[in-house]
Amino acid sequence: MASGATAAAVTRFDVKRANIVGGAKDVFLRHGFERASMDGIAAAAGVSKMTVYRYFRSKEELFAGVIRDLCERIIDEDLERMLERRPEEALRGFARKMVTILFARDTVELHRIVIAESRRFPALGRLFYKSGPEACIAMLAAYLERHNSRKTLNLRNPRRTAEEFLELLRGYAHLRVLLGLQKTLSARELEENIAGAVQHILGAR
Amino acid sequence: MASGATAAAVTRFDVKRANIVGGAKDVFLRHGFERASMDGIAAAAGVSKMTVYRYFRSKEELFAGVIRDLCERIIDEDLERMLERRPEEALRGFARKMVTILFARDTVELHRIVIAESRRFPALGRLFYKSGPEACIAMLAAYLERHNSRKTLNLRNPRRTAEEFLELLRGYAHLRVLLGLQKTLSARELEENIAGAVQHILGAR
DNA sequence: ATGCAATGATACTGCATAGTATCATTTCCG
DNA sequence: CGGAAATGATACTATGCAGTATCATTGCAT
Repeated sequence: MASGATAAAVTRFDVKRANIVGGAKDVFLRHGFERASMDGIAAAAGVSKMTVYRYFRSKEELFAGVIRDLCERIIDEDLERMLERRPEEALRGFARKMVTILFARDTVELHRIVIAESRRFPALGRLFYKSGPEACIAMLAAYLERHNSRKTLNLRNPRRTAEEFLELLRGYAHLRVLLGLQKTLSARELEENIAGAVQHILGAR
Repeated sequence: MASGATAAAVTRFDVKRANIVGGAKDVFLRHGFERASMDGIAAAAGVSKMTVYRYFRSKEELFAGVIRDLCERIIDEDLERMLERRPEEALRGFARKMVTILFARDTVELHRIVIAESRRFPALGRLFYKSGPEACIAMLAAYLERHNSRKTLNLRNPRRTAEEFLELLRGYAHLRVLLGLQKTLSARELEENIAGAVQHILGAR
């Protein structure tokens, strides 16, 4: 009674389910969707294969669960709090956190896999975009619109500006990482990407 | 003697090879790397499977051939010629052609597949980046540097600006297409992407 | 024509894996 | 402690595909 009692009554079901998703996450991110075997996932989760299928109807549905879980963990309130400051500082902080997220190993791998599979499973592509990129864009766009109302900023199309900002944060370095030409962002690239994106919004030159 | 005599003596070998690459291209782009079968490719090329293996040691090597072929066809002199004008016009023309290329069906599919496989086959990722994106960046960077020398432009880091320009041309729409949320770029997005990228370089507001 | 090199047809060898079925075993609740 | 529900272990079905081997056939050059 003292050990497992958090807010919403964590049942055994929830725990097992989380274990399975956790194991699946590791295996999917390491091997990709196709090459991840359900046997391997069961082993990684410390669970029998039958149990996996009792919790998830199919491999695809299991992967959808992994996507949801990863996106939830990544885009947290911490990120939102970054925007509770004055424009320049807020944008810099938000940018720095976003770049870190974008270039994290798991994030990159998730991008890679979802892009690969979204052709056969369009639902996965939509789910990922909605829970990941779209959530970030919306967060930033809301911030920009807020400042537009207060006349702190004056942007024609805040939503589009938000996209451009995030786009500049990724930069070609993100493609290079996706393609395996580099493993992560160099410190220099990181600063350049942040500076470039912030300048793009604040209009400096 | 009258039929097949072009410049560099096109041998039967070259023709057959081109056929195979052509068939492979269709099948790879339609099914992805893993799900494309060598039997299917042989059939699409109108050739026996053994012949495919006589021309290419493995599936991977065949796919590398397809990448090379596609990139060569896509990045042509036509694109280079776009840049032989005055800055604004040149950039607009270049941008329009680039966007068209970036969002073409084959290009998108190639991105998808190479991103997917570059984890297992890093050489493919490097080959693609070098023959595709890198070639475009280099072309544009050279142009910007030329104008920097002539004082027609004054950019701190032309190479980086070239990347940013191309990055803005892609925009999040490219990710949405890769993820299957939309099939192509709307006319409005197309114009916005071009305008945004050109403004980013020319510094207008 | 003739002989050699390239090609076709086809079957075969491994291998790997999604999903199911079956039955023994554990776990937890009252 | 007893019994139902969840889980484990394991074998099985069905499928698909890369790459190889073999031999018949074609096409081209001399």
